[in-house]
Amino acid sequence: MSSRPLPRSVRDLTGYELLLSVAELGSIGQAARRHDMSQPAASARLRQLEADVGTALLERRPRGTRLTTAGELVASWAQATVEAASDLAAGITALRADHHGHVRIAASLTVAEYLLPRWLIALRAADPETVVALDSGNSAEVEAGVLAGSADIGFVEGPEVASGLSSREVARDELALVVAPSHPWAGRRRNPRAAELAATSLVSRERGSGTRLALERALAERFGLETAEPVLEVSSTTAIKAAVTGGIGPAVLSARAVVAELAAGTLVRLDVTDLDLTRSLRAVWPEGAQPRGPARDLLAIALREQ
Amino acid sequence: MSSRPLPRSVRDLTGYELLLSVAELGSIGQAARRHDMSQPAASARLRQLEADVGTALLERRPRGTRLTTAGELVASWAQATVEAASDLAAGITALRADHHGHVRIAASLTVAEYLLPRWLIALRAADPETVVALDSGNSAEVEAGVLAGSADIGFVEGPEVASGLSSREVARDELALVVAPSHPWAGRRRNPRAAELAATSLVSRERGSGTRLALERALAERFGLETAEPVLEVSSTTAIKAAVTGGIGPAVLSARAVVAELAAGTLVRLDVTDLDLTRSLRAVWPEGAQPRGPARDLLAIALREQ
DNA sequence: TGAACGCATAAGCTGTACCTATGTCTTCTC
DNA sequence: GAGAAGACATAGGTACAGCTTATGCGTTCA
Repeated sequence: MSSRPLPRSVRDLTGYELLLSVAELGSIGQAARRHDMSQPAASARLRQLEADVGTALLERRPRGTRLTTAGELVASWAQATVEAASDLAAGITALRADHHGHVRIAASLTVAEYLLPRWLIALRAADPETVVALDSGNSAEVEAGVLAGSADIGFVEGPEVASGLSSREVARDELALVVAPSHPWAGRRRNPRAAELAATSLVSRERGSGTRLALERALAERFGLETAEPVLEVSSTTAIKAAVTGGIGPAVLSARAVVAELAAGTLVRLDVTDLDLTRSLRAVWPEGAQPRGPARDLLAIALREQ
Repeated sequence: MSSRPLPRSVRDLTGYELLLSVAELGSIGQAARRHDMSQPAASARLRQLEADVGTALLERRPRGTRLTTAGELVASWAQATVEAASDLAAGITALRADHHGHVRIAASLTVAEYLLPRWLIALRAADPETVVALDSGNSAEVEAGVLAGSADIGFVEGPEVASGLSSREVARDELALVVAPSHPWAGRRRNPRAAELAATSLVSRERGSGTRLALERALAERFGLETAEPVLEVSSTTAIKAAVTGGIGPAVLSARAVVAELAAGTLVRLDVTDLDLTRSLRAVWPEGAQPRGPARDLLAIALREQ
């Protein structure tokens, strides 16, 4: 992980947002207006941005402003960042404890982390008035919430759901065994087998976590294997990745959690030859009470993106 | 596109970076140290973050600080954002005009936009000392640059490369026909056919752009079709998306450019029944001069991630 | 029991980024 | 060909956000 702090130049996204607006609208002044700032303020920020990058990003013409090739490039990188920030904002809005939403969603961590923000943005695109309240917990808590009527729709991990609930698969989740590049397993020709995995002390989350449970159950049910005690129990996915990278030991995490680290080569993924670690992510609702209104829209969006 | 400005709370990523560091390191003070700020400053920023979100994100214990469930959620969303910002930073660093890098890369827009930042991060992970200089242009310019020796390695679009160059496919790119959800084509049962597409005025980039050329060539070579004049010619991908969303007309863009809009439902993608719009993205280097040093590492990374 | 670690509070300062007002330039229009 | 309109830059003044240092309190461990 190490997670070097970001350089100053990308910590504030305002300049990049302006750049994107200039690309879209064709002038600095119009971009400024969209962002509720004066034209000189926008102009100054963009000039600052060009100074940071060390290259001309804008071609200022009397009839308006266009992007240079370098500007286009920066704009496209910036757009990915702004989109991610937009997901973050959507999630935060749903998380606000103070206001009660029109749709009350209960979701397990994996769904809330990796799928919900995009769904929320699509939901708002369909109807900007929709207000969402999000509550996250483990699958049992989610199911209880839906059964108790404190959530309109829930999202859980694992194939079976509590009685009294209808469900539908909206995505699949894959668990990945990861090690540091320096770990002996990373250099071996053969992948580890289930028995070896079970006998190895892993870096894991606290007992009761969804992914830890899923792994333990998979090993127990299919092989009757008891899992070894963890080398380290930590509370956050971030901390697990840091520990694995630091060489403390292997870990099993949602594959979605480690795409960036795998791409960067800071973690190495290994298949476990004889173990299937995929699981179903399911929407749940009270039996006989098909989701209505925005909850139904959300379900439709989740199914569409499957 | 519309691209609503981001809320204040997510425009500055400092607080989120701190949150991630707290998750990893287990204390606010250590996180502060990593970010070269005083402990009170970090503490204040995190408190501000909690106020923005309206929920407790941290559980402050005398022995250190851990994340609450909501904190974990925000941290995971934040990590995606910070990763995107990190890609952006990597790209910008490579773009700096002032310093000359150890590896000189020439890349076509599509590769530079969507693939290079990750490769650069992986390259730096392998050797933090590597300095990269990036130059972007169309495929012909890239090939010329590599042949002239002003770039150590190049990345181009399209199946054939200039003579005197060796090449290897490192990814495939898919062009996508997109329309606004309100466009008649979006509601139709049948997908458009190549002839219909060729007869329709599109929103496109200036003549000479890689994607525009690829489309025109595909229609001409396979069907002998001449493409209609564009309804609008604009200079940036961002502006194209805005125009399509605004109902000006359909457009053909790299599928990678529109994933977010498709997910959000602001654009609709249509298959063209009888037209294959995939193309090869290739690394190129002078014939007989296999890439060496960091250029070779870069090629290896690109191939690994294929 | 005291030292170490961790976080919060207080007070004062610095600098960044903003706004309004104005100037300059080009291009379109009549 | 002259004036108007649009677009960007410059100048001057101000406000507030965020930082640092110094200090205090609470818990845990030796």
